[in-house]
Amino acid sequence: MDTDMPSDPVSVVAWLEAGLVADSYRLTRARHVILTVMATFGHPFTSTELEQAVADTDASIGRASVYRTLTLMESRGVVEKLHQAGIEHYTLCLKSEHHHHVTCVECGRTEEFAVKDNIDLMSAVDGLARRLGYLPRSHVLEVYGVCPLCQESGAGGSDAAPTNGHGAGGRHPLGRRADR
Amino acid sequence: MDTDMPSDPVSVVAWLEAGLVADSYRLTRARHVILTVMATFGHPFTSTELEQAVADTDASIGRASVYRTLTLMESRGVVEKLHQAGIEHYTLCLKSEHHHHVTCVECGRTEEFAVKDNIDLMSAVDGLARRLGYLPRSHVLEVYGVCPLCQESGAGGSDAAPTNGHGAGGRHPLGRRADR
DNA sequence: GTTTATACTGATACTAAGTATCATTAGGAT
DNA sequence: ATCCTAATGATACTTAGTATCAGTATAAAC
Repeated sequence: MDTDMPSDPVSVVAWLEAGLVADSYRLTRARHVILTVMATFGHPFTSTELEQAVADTDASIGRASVYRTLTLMESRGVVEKLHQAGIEHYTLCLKSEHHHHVTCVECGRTEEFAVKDNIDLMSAVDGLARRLGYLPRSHVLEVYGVCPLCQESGAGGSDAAPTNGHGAGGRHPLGRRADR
Repeated sequence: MDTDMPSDPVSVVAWLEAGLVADSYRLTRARHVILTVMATFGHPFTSTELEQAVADTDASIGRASVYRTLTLMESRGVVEKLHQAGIEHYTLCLKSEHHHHVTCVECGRTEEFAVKDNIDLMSAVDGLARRLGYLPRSHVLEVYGVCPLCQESGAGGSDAAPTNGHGAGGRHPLGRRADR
């Protein structure tokens, strides 16, 4: 849990704002509030949750600015979209290098992992593309599982299923559909 | 390009409809048209494209049925969402086993690859989760690259970039942003 | 400290994507 | 041929996100 990346909201915001200043974006009150709210979430959030939380913090900030800031941060690679269970979530990325996220399906918390620390994964993906004759360009990878803490507290280990690329909707067990 | 999976629209539709019948869904005209349109696309499509193409084929079919059928097929695991470049695309899945997709960034065509044919990839993902202390549950993996055909025809190989999990939006090269 | 140019803002109206409702229709079992 | 009800089309609605634009406040210049 205690990684080497900055995790307290205040310094995260400072880091984000330093980046904006470095690229000569203005430091506005709206941005400060929105970034603070984003940094305070300890887990992925939906745009609606962000909108709500910002409104709760400072009702004078407009909807549009929330989306503008979200989009800006996304374009700067400092926020990323996750696609868990069909719902779009956003999450802050504190690593600047090539990385992906593991999300806990119980508590919703995310962790980043640098790809460079997982050479086998990197080469597996590239190797796969090449084996199919493709020139690899990019990829999307998101891993979902039960985090160490949730394994301890809950009975998280009980219904573990094998890793499966498909979403929740499965085939009907008896070849007959569940009636509504 | 000539894989072992069924690829002509007619037999794909037959296969999809057989699945519906097996699970005691009704075989309706609307579903037939929508599935045929889906099978005729040789590449991922957006919901809007589907809606449009269905309307062009048979104007009497309602918008709602398009979405209903799309959602139904998705819940049956026979259609999947892709997240390329922030735009949601849907694609037919003809493999019933655990698989993922490679999409050509030039022509947009997708190919499926069975995970069981890529043990190293499978174990790399699971190994990664476990190394972080997570109990692996599921994952999302999409690979993008230039397909063999596009490499031949175009100068697809020229601006090849290293595989990178991030989207298109990059840092500003000189630390200064591009002005509008 | 004052001025100035303009990036950014909030309000609002809008589009786009998808869902809920409901009376009507048609699929398929009997 | 009949009947039950899953599925449909039309329509209204919600939700997510974007465009517009006059006004404001930031940061640089003076």
